[in-house]
Amino acid sequence: MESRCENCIIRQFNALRAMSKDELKKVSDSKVFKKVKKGEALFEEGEKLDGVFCVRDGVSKLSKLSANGKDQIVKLASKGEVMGQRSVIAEESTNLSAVAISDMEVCFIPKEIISNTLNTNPNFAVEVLRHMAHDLKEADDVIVNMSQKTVKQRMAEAFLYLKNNYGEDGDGFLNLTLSREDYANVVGTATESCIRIISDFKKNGLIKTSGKKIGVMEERKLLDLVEGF
Amino acid sequence: MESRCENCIIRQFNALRAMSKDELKKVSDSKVFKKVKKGEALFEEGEKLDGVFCVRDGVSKLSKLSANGKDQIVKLASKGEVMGQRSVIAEESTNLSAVAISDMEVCFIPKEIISNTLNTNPNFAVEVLRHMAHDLKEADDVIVNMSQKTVKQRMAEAFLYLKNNYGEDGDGFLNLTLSREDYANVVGTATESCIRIISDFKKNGLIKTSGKKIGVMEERKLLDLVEGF
DNA sequence: CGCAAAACCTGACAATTATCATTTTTTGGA
DNA sequence: TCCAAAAAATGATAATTGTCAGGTTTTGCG
Repeated sequence: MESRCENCIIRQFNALRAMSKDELKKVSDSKVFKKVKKGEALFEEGEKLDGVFCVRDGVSKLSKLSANGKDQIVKLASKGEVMGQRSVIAEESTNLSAVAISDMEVCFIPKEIISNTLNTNPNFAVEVLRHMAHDLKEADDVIVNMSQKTVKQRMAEAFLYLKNNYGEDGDGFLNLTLSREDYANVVGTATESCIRIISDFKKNGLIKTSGKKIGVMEERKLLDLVEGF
Repeated sequence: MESRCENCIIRQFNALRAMSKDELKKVSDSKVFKKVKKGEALFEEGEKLDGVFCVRDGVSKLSKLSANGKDQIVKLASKGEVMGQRSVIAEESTNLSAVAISDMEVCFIPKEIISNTLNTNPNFAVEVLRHMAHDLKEADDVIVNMSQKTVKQRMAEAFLYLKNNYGEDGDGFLNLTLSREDYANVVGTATESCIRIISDFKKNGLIKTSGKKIGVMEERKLLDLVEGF
């Protein structure tokens, strides 16, 4: 299970690839490997993080609790992504909670190493910056979607997103299975509305379901829906 | 009007403060001072930017057009803020348009200088990173507000935001005047709905209006509204 | 100044979405 | 295996918000 960062392929997908051999060695020596069970929290909103989490396997939801008690899922983080960097960089407590939505394997990397490397290796800093710039763009897109698209459109988009990013199994069901409530929290709607739309899509042959599993049947039609026909 | 970046106070508010004397000199030598009239665009969605804009005076809206023809204002940028950095860093075309909502004075800084400095001065890179981290957090907050708060709550929030960030004049009206349509695009609603809420707030004494100008009367009550009582 | 265009406002109505109440199904231990 | 708890589903209804179709006021410009 455990291994050296120097040899870890995951690293290729995130900013750690801009680290030098030496820096990676240090990371590897101080990192802590962790298994996290589905449903367990990696960290909670408001906590002070003393490091970042590099996801080796599994998926986590990053969400924020709102005043009315619902929580909004802002992002899904999976293999290769680093969680908690925003908080470590800004030296503030996190604005988001991270909860595993499948069993996970993560490496915890103490913040000192991250900030030291940021301060001395511009390549690394720029690489992190690039990733953050990408996240920011995505966040802007989410804002526009939230305010301009209907719940139905956002649901359709969510299914397509999951299919494109996590793929499907042999039977055509999405690899990543979310509860109806999680879907509602991604899309920003009530669980009941979410369920109704799933029923509707199913009735119209756009998707299929089997228990909690959902499969995309008519990608084209879902796309048309997202685009507004 | 024109002056040297080394002496510019504006710089204290953004990442340029982490530049060395030498770097600032280079910036100053290649920067281009520009006046932008209210309503004019600094750049349009999809454009490739060959530099960033440092705002010396005035305010710009950063917005994104959605499929249905409305545009969503994602952020207001004012004195001290730098626009276009996301695009320059990620080396992509902008995802946002920037249009002046008051007369502006900006300095255009060519991207080469920015990226050179990023690659050689880790302090600067980290400072930019910090600012971007802050923007990202704010974007997350906007997402949550969009999905969890009612239009009325978001309107109330908008007035408080403008009061706190841009202040009010001697008569208690907000210094920054937005059109009803701009308010609607900030809040993510239809212009008519926006106008109705303004009328409603006015009727209930929460705000006052005089032409396009709006003044906050009952800050406390607006706050209560935002919090959900 | 005068006038056309733009911005603002209002009403009536329709569509979307949330809420509450209840039933059915699924799931994960004891 | 069985049972309680959780999750999913559905109906009825209310609240929120958008749309369309007019008005009125304000603004900028020849």
